[in-house]
Amino acid sequence: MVEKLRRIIEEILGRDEKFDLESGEFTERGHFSTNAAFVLAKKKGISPPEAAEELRRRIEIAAPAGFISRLRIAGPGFLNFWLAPAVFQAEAREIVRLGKNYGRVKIKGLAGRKIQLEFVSANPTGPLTLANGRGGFLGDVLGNVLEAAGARVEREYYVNDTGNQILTLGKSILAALGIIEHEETFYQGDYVKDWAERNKPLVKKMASSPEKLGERASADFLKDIKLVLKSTGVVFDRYTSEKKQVAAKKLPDQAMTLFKKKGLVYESEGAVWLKTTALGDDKDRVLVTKDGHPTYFLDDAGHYLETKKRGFAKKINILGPDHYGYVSRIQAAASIIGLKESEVIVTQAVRVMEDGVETKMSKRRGRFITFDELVEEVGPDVIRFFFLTVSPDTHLIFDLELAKKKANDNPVYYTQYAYVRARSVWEKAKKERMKLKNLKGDALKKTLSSLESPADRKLILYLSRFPELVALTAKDYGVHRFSRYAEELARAFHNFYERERVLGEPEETLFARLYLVQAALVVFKNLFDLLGLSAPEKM
RNA sequence: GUCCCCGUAGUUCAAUGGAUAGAACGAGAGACUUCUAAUCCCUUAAUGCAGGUUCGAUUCCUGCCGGGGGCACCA
Repeated sequence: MVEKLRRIIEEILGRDEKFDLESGEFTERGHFSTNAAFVLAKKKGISPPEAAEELRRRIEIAAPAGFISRLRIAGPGFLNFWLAPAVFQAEAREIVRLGKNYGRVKIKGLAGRKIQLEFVSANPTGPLTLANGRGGFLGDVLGNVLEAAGARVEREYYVNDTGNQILTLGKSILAALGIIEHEETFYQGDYVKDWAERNKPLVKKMASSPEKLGERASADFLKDIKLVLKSTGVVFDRYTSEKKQVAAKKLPDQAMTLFKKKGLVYESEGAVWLKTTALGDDKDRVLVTKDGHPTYFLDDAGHYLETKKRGFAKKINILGPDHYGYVSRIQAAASIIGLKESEVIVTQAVRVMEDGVETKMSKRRGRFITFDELVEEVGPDVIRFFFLTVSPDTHLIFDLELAKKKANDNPVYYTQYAYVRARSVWEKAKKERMKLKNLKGDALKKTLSSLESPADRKLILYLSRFPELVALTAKDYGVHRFSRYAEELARAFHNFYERERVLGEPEETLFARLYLVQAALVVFKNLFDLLGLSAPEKM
């Protein structure tokens, strides 16, 4: 119902003018309010009150009869709208009619568009870090949102399964068994030692080729990574192997050729450099070391080229905090390669807090807490929700104490409990549902007209926000909006549940409210799907 | 030193340049013979400092002060 109002104002203001249209509650500011008059005032060079007056006149003419029940100018030029009860009731019908598709919107510039979304992409040299997990959830939900907006999204995990770090992993394993001497740069988590112990005979056999050994181990680590991701509902369409799909296909070489063609390659101090400073980087970057090894950066350029060659004009890459310094160089490469729209999102670090103190190390093993350990401790829904409640720009402090609470204080359960309550009413009303199903057209309309209590309409108002939030998030990627919305929606439902009864009410009211419960179930389900949360039937 | 992110109730976080800055946890008070009280209702308290742009700044710009991260011929 917001959309209709938005379109009316858009028509008057002009398509490209930006304005706010906020949904409020049932206060003196109306169900919705807009600052559109300020925009009009600026455009026409008139005062905001004058503009507001003009806008009101034109909106009243443009709006369909019976849509707006009240329209008021407030403050320095805000317009407050009250929508007629019938509009709320119609929205409830729209939700039920669209079902799974409620919240699927067509966004210009996204609908039908092929987008590659790369995330996690952690090196398979050990378990996932918390930051990896954060990127995983962000990517997963962002992918859902972009798809809801009509885009065709490929979720890609780029696997660095070759090169220096794989060699180092192989050597680290040998060192763990004392076959070679330990060095500073080696990986030394318990997982290295564990793997080495479990595969002792193999390690001994492969002692002379550490690189092959590293590959072998990393394949195992990747398997574990995939398992953990799967257990948290993070899935990928494609695991792109650096070795097989990029290096073996000479894509880094092709990228190099491209760079040379643009005249941006030069040699200095025995190494080959790319002049990324020409594209906004703060220093030039090495493509080939003086020993003749291609750098990770060159391989990554090859990877970007591969993406482009497979028909993507848009790529979004989610990186962890350790890759901050990498952004401008990869953007420079993307630009040279001709990947038209390349975006990079960098997530900030994750820290775990318990009882007011930061727990840096895992208690059981003397190293950083890994993603799988935290998943095991609090469960996939909780970690997902907590990670997604905060903007990626802020350092995330994970409140382990709160996360472990199974009950009242935990916002995840609060949200799911609202769904469970709705479910419970719905299940109990088996007989009534049959009759409800037969209500159609005017009869249904008449029945729904008894949805007029504040709690009824407040619930519909919150339900109706969902599509607009999808549209907004597809543009600004602020997926944390949904966790917060989930809590608000749950609140609206709990409120409805406490104030109004469904079962046992007179027929008219019963059917109307049951219908509203159905609408709520639709939005909750769609929202949970989008967020990747489970929708429990019982708690 | 330089680049990036952050600085908002006691704490953890919200707020596409908009009106009276929202939640959660914490603290305090109240509500179950009724569809699951894992709930609802009420109270409490905040924009680091100094300028600037604007009808309007938590938001944009400059400087300062704090916290985190990046600055490899590693990935």
